[in-house]
Amino acid sequence: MKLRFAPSPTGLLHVGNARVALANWLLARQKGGRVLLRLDDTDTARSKAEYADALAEDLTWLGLDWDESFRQSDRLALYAAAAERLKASGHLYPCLENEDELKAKRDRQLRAGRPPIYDRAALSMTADQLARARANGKEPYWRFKLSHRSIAWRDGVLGERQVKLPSLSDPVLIRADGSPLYTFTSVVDDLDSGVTHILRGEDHVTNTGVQLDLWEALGGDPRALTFAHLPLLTDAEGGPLSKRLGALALRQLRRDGIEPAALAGYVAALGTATDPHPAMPRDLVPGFRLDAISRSAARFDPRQLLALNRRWLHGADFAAVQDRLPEGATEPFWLAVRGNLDLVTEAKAWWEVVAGTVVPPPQEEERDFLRAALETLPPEPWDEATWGAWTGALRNRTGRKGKALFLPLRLALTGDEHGPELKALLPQMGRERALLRLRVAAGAR
RNA sequence: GUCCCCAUCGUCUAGAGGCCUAGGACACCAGCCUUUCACGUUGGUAACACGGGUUCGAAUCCCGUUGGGGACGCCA
Repeated sequence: MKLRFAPSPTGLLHVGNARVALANWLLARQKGGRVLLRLDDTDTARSKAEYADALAEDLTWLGLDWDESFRQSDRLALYAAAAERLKASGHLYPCLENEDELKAKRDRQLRAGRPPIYDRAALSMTADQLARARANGKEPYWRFKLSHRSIAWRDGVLGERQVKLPSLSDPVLIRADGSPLYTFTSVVDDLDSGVTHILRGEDHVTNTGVQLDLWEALGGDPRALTFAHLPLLTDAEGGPLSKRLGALALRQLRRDGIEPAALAGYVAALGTATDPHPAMPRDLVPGFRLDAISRSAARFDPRQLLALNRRWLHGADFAAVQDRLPEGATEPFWLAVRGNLDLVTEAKAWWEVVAGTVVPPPQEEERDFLRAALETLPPEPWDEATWGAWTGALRNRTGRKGKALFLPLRLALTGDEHGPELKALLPQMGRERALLRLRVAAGAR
């Protein structure tokens, strides 16, 4: 058993890609299959090395790995050889129309209310015409002649599906400059690398029909292949995800403070009745089931993702987040604030509270109370008992209790009405900071 | 435009003719707990897109409408 994840390095990985990659990985790891990471970089104009690097990095961040990897641009000889075989068997035919002519043809068909399918005009081109074009320096591009039949398969997610080949254009496999196209390289590689399970997005179902036809033309046994297509994700409003891709790039989510366990857990449960929980891919392996995935498109809801992220954070060990915390942040600090965070990135603000500078808002009407607080502030050393001792003394002196007692203190000390327990925060910020802030809040100077 | 697919609470879904006064999780709201927030806990709001059939009986089957997604590239 071998599965492959085959992104093209033409942009950053987004949540839709992550879902497909994760599903491939989970299925492979669950059934003891191998994972191939294949870079579909035949579009040389759009492919970039930096995206290839980013891709590997993002997959690793998500907690995925792979057993083998190659890029298609390194295997051009393989595709050329396969093309020769197809030409020899009469499956590949040369065409001369340029892109403008093809576009005009399609527009004409569309206007006539017909599907824009290639009319196979080039099939009736004579050897003489071709020779003349070549003599004039015009090289042909090559199309694969589709069979006149329907291709059917039992899809792992969608159930029984079929594609009617006669209603499709013969796909271009080789450009006029000789470079191979995705439809072709994908099949050649699947055949050559021994892929057994193809798990990809639903936008590929027509490709599956075409590629199965091509697979057979190249001598492949269609029974050796199992297909499953995941319904595409939509955005939170139910619209195409493509509009939000920038915000939903793994890079961006990571930068925003989203944890890989939150993303993996969410995306693995999306489209199923399983209750999502934050977990890294390796912990999701036992529970993964392809046939549990719904046939309808699921919405990617950032709020749900955030809820999972929050849940993960609240139980996260210091060691698990240390590298994303502000310089110098300590374990007691983390334990004190983690319960108040939705995103790790929010820890920064609390680190300012205990180790940096906070300018509290002035509380003129609380001036007397804050002065009393200043006077009763215990000497250091401080520990977790200090807050209780201090507020106890203050209560005795001012007669205040409850909110009236601690809210002005919280506001003065942290600049905010809400936050982590002051019992833990106070000793971490230290007497110096506390004094300064109380004075500022009281309006002194 | 043509073809394909999909359609249950805000979100993900359970539901395969009577078990449904439609269940769960998350989100949301409220109470309790907590000297704030969060956690926890208790409760609540909230859905079968619409119209026709079939049937004793339909969320479940059929047809249509509407809505959404996808495919139709010398992109992948």
